[in-house]
Amino acid sequence: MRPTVHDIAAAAGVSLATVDRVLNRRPGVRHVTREKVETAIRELGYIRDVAAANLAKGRTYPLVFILPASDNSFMHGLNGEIRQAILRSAAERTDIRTVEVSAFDPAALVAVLEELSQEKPCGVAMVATDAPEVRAIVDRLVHAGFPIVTLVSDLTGSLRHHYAGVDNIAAGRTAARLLGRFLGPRKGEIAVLAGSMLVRDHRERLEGFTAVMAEEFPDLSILPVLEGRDDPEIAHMLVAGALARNAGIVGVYSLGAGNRGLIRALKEKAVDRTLTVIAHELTTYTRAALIDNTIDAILNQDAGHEVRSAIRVLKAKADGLPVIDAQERIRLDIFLKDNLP
Amino acid sequence: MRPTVHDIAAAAGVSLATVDRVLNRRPGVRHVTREKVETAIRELGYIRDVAAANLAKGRTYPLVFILPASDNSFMHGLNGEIRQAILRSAAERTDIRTVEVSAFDPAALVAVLEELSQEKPCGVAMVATDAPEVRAIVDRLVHAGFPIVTLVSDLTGSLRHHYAGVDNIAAGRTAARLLGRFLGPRKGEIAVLAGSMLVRDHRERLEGFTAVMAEEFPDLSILPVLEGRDDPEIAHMLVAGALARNAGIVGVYSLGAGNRGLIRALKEKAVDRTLTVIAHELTTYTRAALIDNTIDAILNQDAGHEVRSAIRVLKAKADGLPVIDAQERIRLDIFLKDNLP
DNA sequence: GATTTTTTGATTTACGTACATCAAAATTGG
DNA sequence: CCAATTTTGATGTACGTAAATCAAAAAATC
Repeated sequence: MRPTVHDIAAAAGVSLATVDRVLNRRPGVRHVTREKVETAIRELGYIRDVAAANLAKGRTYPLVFILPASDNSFMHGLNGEIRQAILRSAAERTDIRTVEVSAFDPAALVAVLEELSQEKPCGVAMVATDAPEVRAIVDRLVHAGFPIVTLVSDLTGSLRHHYAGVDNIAAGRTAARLLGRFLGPRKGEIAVLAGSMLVRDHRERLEGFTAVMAEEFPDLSILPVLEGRDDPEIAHMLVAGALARNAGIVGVYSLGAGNRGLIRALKEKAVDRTLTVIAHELTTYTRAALIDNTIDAILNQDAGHEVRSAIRVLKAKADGLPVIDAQERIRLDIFLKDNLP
Repeated sequence: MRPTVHDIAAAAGVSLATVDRVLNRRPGVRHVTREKVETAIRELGYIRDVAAANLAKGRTYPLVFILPASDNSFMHGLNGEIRQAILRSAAERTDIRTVEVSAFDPAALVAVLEELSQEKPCGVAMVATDAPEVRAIVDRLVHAGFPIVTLVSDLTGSLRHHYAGVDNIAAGRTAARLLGRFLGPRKGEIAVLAGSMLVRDHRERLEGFTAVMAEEFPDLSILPVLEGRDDPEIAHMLVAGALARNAGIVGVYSLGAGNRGLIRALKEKAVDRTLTVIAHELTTYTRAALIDNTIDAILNQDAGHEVRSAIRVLKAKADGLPVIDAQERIRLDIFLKDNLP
């Protein structure tokens, strides 16, 4: 039978009240007594029953998700997953709120974080915008004891407790290798469609992509990046234009959103040529395109996993509990038409 | 505030005891009264506080994992993950035991299941051996109220509650497409190394593999399957032999274990030729081979995820709680050297 | 040694549920 | 309508922890 506070009190030769004081870092315990209790805890292998503790405390976990107000499939999906999590709130003792903040706007994000620090959520998950002032306030909040995890887009160099998202450099590298290997001995040019080079994830994907391309596939050259602002219309225009202008294009890497436009452009222009296409994010559109061979592979991050992982990590940090790293690692999904979920 | 049993009692105009009788299906409640209580439960949206209930019941979850006594990296890894889970037992209220049963031996498996049904575990996770008698006893146990999940290897057509493993047909199909696409226009022969055609997972992988090969890559022909019994020595011998005999081999698909032998054979024989190789299961050996380009891609199932998922599902089934399907879906990991964890 | 301060003990209530007991009420059968 | 039976209520204890109160003991200060 697992030891309880009573067993510790008995083993340490102190009262229940003292054990409680030690466990919950309440004042009024002499150093030697505290040591005795801690020894007993260690020797008996006592583990606090978190369920019982939460019950006694009536604890809930007020969590805040900060999301950019972007209108694309991925963010919609992410929002949906958060709503799902809210439905599970009762069972998980969470109390989740989302805050929208204008995209790519560090000042707005800082303002929201500033505000949040007044009310006392027990954790914050945020899609980070990469800027020094954001890093600064995140570090301040972490120092003040707020658990913070970044979601989808990281804030490297900051003190955030965890990043619930994929390694975007690895994603770009993987895309490059897939594209290079799929093209085999073919030579030619590669068009890259991104959302915006202001977004860290996109920059990182591109960085990984160009690195592997340069190292391993010298016969393929990368054309100047098309910035589609994650907008289907713009993406369509840019890709259609590039394909019309440049007959040497043999592959396309779409590392952002707006794939609806990309797919339309591919179907219009590419009936006569065989393009190899790698895109990010599994949506109804990209899924259909993968199945009809318009797209050859989709790299994906599972928004549901990211949200659930962020919640688990925030709860664990709030309780000072360890995290199972392997469980919380968000994997890069590679989908071919054969392993679609 | 979330409603409690007290609120239901008040709302239904009955006593706490009656609510308790309804909630825990105890006898002695008139039909009309039961209806009243159930209405109140529904209207207030009452959800039993599982943590409090488990505390009151002193509930633990005795779980049994039935594993084949196979001596390969994957099974060792699986065992390791179960040991990790056992270390978390205290926090998760589980009480996990593993039982080894001789591999590919339906009778032995049936005997173990028969025995288990005497002691009353609240859940069983098993690496299934695919046989009618196993299906029969699984169905019987499920009918008797035992939660059962299959692990790694499924038992299709049985009533098991859940399968914590990858879709092996999809895995085989994915391997075929990767191999076909990587080889591009090259023609030639493909060697397939399996463990044993008696194992369902291996049969399924092969089935998916040959299907896509036939449909989409008619220039590649599949040689008769080499059955290495998941043994590195045998695998080495078989692959070395095949490569020596057949100069037309351009690709290898290793769908089972024993990759240590495969890798050795590849390094000995294939310095002069460019083989494209797809293997299953990420181990220290396959990882190293992926990095040094001996292997081109690794398909993997994450044993840790499988074990944790099996435990979550069994607990949920034991409590009659719903399962988050998307969370419990075990994904096929595709690793290139760029996205290794 | 007396006083103040700090530390410790003893005890109680609470969280939400499970489960048992006994008495009271309602229903059923004759 | 009475007795037997079923249904319901009232109440208490337990699970393991948190948190509070007040008294008692020990230590520090003068």
